[in-house]
Amino acid sequence: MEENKHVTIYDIAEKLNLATSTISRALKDHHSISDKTIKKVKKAAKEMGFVPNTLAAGLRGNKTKTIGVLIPTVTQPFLSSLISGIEITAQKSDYSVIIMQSHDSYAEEVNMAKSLYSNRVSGVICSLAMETRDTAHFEQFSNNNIPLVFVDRVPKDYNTFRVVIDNYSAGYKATKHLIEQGCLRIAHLTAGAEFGNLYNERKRGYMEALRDHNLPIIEELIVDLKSVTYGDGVKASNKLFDLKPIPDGIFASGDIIAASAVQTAKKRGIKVPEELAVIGFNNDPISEIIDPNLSTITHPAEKMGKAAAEIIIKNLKSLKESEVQEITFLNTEVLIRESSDRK
Amino acid sequence: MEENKHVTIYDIAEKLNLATSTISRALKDHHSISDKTIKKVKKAAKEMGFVPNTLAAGLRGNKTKTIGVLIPTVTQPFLSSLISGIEITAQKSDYSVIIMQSHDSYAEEVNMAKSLYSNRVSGVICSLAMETRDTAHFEQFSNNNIPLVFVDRVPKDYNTFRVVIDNYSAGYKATKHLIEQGCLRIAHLTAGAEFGNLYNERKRGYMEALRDHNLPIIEELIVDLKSVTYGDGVKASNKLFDLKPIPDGIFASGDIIAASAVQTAKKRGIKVPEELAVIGFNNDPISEIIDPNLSTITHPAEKMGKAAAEIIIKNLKSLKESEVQEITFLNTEVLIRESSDRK
DNA sequence: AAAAATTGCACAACCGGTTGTGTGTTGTTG
DNA sequence: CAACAACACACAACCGGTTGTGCAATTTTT
Repeated sequence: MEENKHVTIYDIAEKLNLATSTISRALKDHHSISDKTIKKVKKAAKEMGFVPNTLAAGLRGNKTKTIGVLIPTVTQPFLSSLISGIEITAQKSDYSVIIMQSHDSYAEEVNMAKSLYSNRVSGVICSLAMETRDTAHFEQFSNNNIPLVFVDRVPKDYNTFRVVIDNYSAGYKATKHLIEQGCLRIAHLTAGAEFGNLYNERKRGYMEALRDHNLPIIEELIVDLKSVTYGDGVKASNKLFDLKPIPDGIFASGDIIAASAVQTAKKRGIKVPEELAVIGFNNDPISEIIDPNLSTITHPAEKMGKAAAEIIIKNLKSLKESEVQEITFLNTEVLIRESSDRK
Repeated sequence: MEENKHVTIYDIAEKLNLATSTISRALKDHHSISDKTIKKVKKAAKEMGFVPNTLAAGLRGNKTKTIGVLIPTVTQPFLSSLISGIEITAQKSDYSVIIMQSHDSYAEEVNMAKSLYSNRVSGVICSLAMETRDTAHFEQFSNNNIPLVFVDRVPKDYNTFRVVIDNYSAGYKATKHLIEQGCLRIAHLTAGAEFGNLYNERKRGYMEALRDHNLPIIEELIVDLKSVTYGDGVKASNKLFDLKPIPDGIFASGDIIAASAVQTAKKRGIKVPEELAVIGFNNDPISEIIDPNLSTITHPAEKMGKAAAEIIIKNLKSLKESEVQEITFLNTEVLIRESSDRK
């Protein structure tokens, strides 16, 4: 097994008796190079197995055609769909995507932000870690004119691009739907809502909907989970079902939690949706699989990814310095399935 | 908003009246630099907000401390757990991970392999796209001494590192378990098993187990899905349940498919596990959520990721040219839950 | 105290594309 | 046919760390 050296434009230049600058320009169809030379160069490049060295180009131009994605984890359906959207759009413009997971840890997020900066990504798309309270580690991007887009879990007080849904109105819609199904004692399962984030907004929508329909807000019906896991969902659900009377509706801030509520209810002989109507959030794959199917709020993950990537690419092309930082709102819808449908 | 230039070692050198080489060495605790200078340099670097430019280092050294991961998708639980494992191990040795998705397309896989090579990744971990039949696009790595590890979906005839489970014996174990539960008419749901891949191996294990227990292999009980999706699973399941008599056991080559079988059976009034015992594969999160819980074969995704990353890192450190290419086998276990447990 | 070894740092080439500038050749215009 | 524009390509600096080599200063050895 011979150890081939990487083929460079120098090799091509030598073979064709041309300057490296000519090779470089020919490969990108520069107008100052004749068609004949362009063809000759491209042919030789292909034959010799030339693959451009991204590092060299990036170093010189201080840009890498790479979008850095910094998210809590790739395992959540919402986030992997987000990635999908980012990738689809990135690929169209010939950008690479580098993905890093913070695992919801602030310390890791700080590290990976540094790593992305160190890798001179052209832009950054981020959904904040659960733990994150301050955003100083993102200033290195803003300060160096690297476009930064926050998605879904966005900071409140940071002046940059954001792509979000209206969590308040989504929470309102979900709760209103349960009220329309005749629920009077509606519980809310949430996670980390004490911090000013998207869960907090959904909870606000929930409470406002209750108020608008003259229903009381009952503290013991609002359970704030430690983590968005099935196990914690089961615990919280059991807590609710130990109450007397039990709630007749649950709005869960995630489908995994909603699924745990449905399954726990079934185990305890509580009929869904007759005795208990349940609606989740996100439209995760599981919502279509469990029995009964889960009503939910659609969360346009892929669209959000596309939108975020478009913002990055657009702002790289035309770097209008003082452009107004914008917030992009995407739509959500109530998806009524079996778990909340009382006809 | 002032446009800070990136801080470089030249800036530090100028400020401290030292050579750039001294800065570079001081930052990595080179023995030829005095402790006093090292401290001084590190302090200045921190104050000035120095972040090394990975591209420059990579260009010079022709190595990037980056592991490229090329997989069909990040949305499958098995694959996102694989990524998790890779990341955990990579991070310990200060490697970055760049993830690319082939979406099971051969053309995309070829492109992304090129892109990884172009980015001069230090090593590559790959699980092949469904469509892929030849592996010529991976030779650029082998030829340039870039360690390459295939995981799970590995090529048969390519001499490089592999991390796999024994799919044959896993299929055998799963089927044997159903036989031990008293099943006599065991169906098998698989996907793309006509190609010499892991599904094929599982199927082989299934057939061998039947043979060993003197059960007939019935062609109509083996259904080969087009894709590993819930929808296709429902279709295949209905096909099985239209038979007379219906099967009394199903070994599905994936939990999504097994879940579809369970749910479809319930809808048609078939009792699981009494009339129909079901066992899946992978131990996906869904297997613990659906009712009844799904028996399954554990698939040590995270361990496989860790093992793959370790192989890369080990081989980067000590590049013994002619080392024997190895296959790493990891263990699987039959996980008996409700869907196949007839006591 | 002279010779040898060690320490601490500077110099400069290097990695491989990119791009502003310069030069010679061909084509166009009055 | 002179004057000028357009064309096709070459030259060389540049991006920012890395590393082999060289040299002076200091310490150790004999």
